[in-house]
Amino acid sequence: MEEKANGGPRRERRTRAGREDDRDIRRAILEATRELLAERRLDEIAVADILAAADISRGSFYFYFESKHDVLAALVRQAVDQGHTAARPWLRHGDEDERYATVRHGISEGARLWRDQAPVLRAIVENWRSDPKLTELWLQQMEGYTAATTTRIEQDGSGAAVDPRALATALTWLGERLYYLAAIGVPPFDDEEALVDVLTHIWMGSLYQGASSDGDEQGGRPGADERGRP
Amino acid sequence: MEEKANGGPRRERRTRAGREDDRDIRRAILEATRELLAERRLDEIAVADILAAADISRGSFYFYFESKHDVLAALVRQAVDQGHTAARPWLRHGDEDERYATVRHGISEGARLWRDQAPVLRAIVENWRSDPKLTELWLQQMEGYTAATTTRIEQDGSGAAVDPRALATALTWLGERLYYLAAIGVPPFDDEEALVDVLTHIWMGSLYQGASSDGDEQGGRPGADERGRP
DNA sequence: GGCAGACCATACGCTCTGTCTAGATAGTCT
DNA sequence: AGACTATCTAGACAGAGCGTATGGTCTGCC
Repeated sequence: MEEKANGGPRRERRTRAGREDDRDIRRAILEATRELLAERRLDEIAVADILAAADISRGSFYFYFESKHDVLAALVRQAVDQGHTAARPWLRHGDEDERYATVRHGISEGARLWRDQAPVLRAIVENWRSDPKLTELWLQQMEGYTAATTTRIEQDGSGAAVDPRALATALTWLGERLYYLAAIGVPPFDDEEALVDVLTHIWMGSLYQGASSDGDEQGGRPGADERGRP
Repeated sequence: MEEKANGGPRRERRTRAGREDDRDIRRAILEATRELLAERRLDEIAVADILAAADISRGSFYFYFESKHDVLAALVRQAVDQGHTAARPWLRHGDEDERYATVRHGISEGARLWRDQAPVLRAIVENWRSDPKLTELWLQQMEGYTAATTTRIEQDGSGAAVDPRALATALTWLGERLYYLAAIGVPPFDDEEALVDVLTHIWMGSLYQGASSDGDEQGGRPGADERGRP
């Protein structure tokens, strides 16, 4: 409906003037999908809905994207790029307080990214298993965080009792899950501070022996190789 | 299968004799679906596939179940019942070694349940968000574990630095995620021992400050044999 | 014999997907 | 100007899948 049925084809809707806005339609699709994702789940959105929201034709849609999932993939790439993923300085050498602050900061950054990009991230978490490309995309994304965390764990020799890589993978996916639960409003993580508190606590507890807040933990334990792990 | 196209209606396929096997068809549906889930994802299974596998008609299917998701709900209930969920003695008072052993045991039990019921649990994890009833079912299931864990945390006053309930929720969902990753073969959790090691480490580290990593690798621990990694 | 219940086969209407055709429009080339 | 090309539109289409409905058939029981 809308200004659509005014008789003639609504031509000037999009100025086909310059070359630079050549991807106009592509962007309209992405934007419309993003907006729809803020209201419904991906499986509740039909391609026809996107068509209507972006005010384009079916042909155009399939010219730019292979499928609904393909659109989601593009949105996810946008989202994580924008959140300049590398913004994970993570752990750093330093005294106990500094490590705590650094870990907590990284976790808060994650929360911020999820707050800003909730609809898209929610969608990828719910759908990455239903499409090979999405599966690869999301696993790769998680792998990025895992690799960064692994490096850090190995560098300051924390959490030496278990395989650093396994620990890093676990912490990464823990984040994925809790941020997601927060995004869909499952208590107690609907409160962002509670979320950050717990995540930080678990990170600190599994990386260094001391828990989060009480300051009784000793510094550095650089040994870290008690089992002669490869 | 296959004895289907022998011409006449295959009557005696199921003895309609007694009253007790009245639910024969219902069970055939559940069993067929379970088998199909061992091979494909739920979204790749059409109702027609279940019909063929169970060798029943469309009408019968919808007599016993409302939908594919309804079947999954029944399967999930079966699965967790069978795994006598309550089998989570979890943490118990005791010295460091005993606590470690108890936690590890509970986690191993979880791994066993997931090993036995992998197809069904994989399916519910992948689909609980796409249906209100499944959402409630799974959240309730997680709530069960969370409640048990919360009680235990409060009882022995561990992990006092954060809200016990939030911590318990986080640990529960961490398990859900890691068991799931194991079930779909994501490394390093395709190795069950690595999975149990890390989960135990994180539980210990966040419940008690002395985590499982403090240098004293005394006997209580099975050593984890340091299998390297792929 | 006749009734009721369980089940079967099949068809139906609907929604959604992805492809395809034909036509309109705008900028470009000669 | 007129032809050309790329882009986009509208809409038809086939195919899959879902959930419902209809009519027939078998079995056991009164």
